[in-house]
Amino acid sequence: MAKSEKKAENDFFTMVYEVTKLIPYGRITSYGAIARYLGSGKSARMVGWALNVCHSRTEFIPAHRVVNRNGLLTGKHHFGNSSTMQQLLANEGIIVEDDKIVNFRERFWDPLKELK
DNA sequence: ATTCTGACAGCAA
DNA sequence: TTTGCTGCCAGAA
Repeated sequence: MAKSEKKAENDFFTMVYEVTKLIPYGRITSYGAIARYLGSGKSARMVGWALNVCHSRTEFIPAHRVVNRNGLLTGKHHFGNSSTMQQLLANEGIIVEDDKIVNFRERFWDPLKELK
């Protein structure tokens, strides 16, 4: 209908949520990987922005499974408590040390490669 | 309308 | 190797 309708499901933000929710248990991915999967490529910042507003979604978004390409928990501060993100990852068997994911490369889940 | 910021990533020095 | 700047897109002031 008119613009009163909310944005289409194809909205960039929604796409990010969909991919994020597709991340398997005990796995993680990076912002750039998701951005690239969506075709934005260099717009990795938008992925972070989308997750930033993920709190607006009633659905639970496993944003703790999304980290930067260094495997660093850059967004841990956005989970309310700085230790929440690490705690969630640890709960899934992901070991985080010094705000960095251990065996990041092994735990890395690339949507381009997995969902291709 | 203009400017700045932001959960990143890539490249240059 | 680390540090800093730039590019990217969208939203808030």
